[in-house]
Amino acid sequence: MLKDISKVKKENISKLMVSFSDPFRLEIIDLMMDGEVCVCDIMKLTKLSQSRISYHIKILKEASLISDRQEGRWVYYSLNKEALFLIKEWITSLTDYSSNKKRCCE
Amino acid sequence: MLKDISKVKKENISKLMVSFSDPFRLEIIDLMMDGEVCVCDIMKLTKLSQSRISYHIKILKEASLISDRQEGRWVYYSLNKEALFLIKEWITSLTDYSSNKKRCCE
DNA sequence: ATTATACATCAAAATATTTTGATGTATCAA
DNA sequence: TTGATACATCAAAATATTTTGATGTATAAT
Repeated sequence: MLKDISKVKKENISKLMVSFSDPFRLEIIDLMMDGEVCVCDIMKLTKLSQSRISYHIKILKEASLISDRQEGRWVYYSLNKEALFLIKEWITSLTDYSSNKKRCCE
Repeated sequence: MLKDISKVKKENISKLMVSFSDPFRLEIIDLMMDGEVCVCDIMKLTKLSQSRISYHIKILKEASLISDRQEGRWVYYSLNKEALFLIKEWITSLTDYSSNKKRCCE
């Protein structure tokens, strides 16, 4: 059975998972592991074009996987630990089932 | 920095995440929370067509998110806990960073 | 004021994923 | 051995996502 948190946040989970599903977004996420980065950092480190990075950043933001903080001309992005925690909880709820074997179509 | 397990299994993580990224696959995964299901179960419970289910099952299998067990004409699918554990470990490694604020482009 | 920088947004094109319906294969029951 | 069931696979069509290059906006430096 789904835990409460998972039930309520099903759509969020889906969005979060989509946001994790692109290899370039995973790269960007990797860059955020040591803290904040700005788009210019990501450009230097990944060789992706600016608009391409902005696009992926947008997906990550809309899934609330990352947060942003503006400082002058720069926008710093960082991982949103709450979202990561939510995913972990959801995954945990998946592993809670009791591996009972069933007869088909019962 | 990425933990060892994550570094080695980066491609796997990506595939796992892709397999999580479709709402119908999430539905199918949900059905597996209480144990094994066969395609006919999934058909009844989701109203998806048979080939459509087979397609999604294939994606899940190729990501090694689920395992299968044949018994006569039926194939039973169930969640692969190891894969789920791997994802959890990876997510955990993401939350291990120390939120240090950086000057841009340093 | 003008120009440069950092980033967002947009529409069109490129590409990838998903769905559909038909067909194939293996198992089982009559 | 014929027919039915359970599922896989395939190619074409439908749909969704991603990339590109151009343009827009805000901030800041000159």
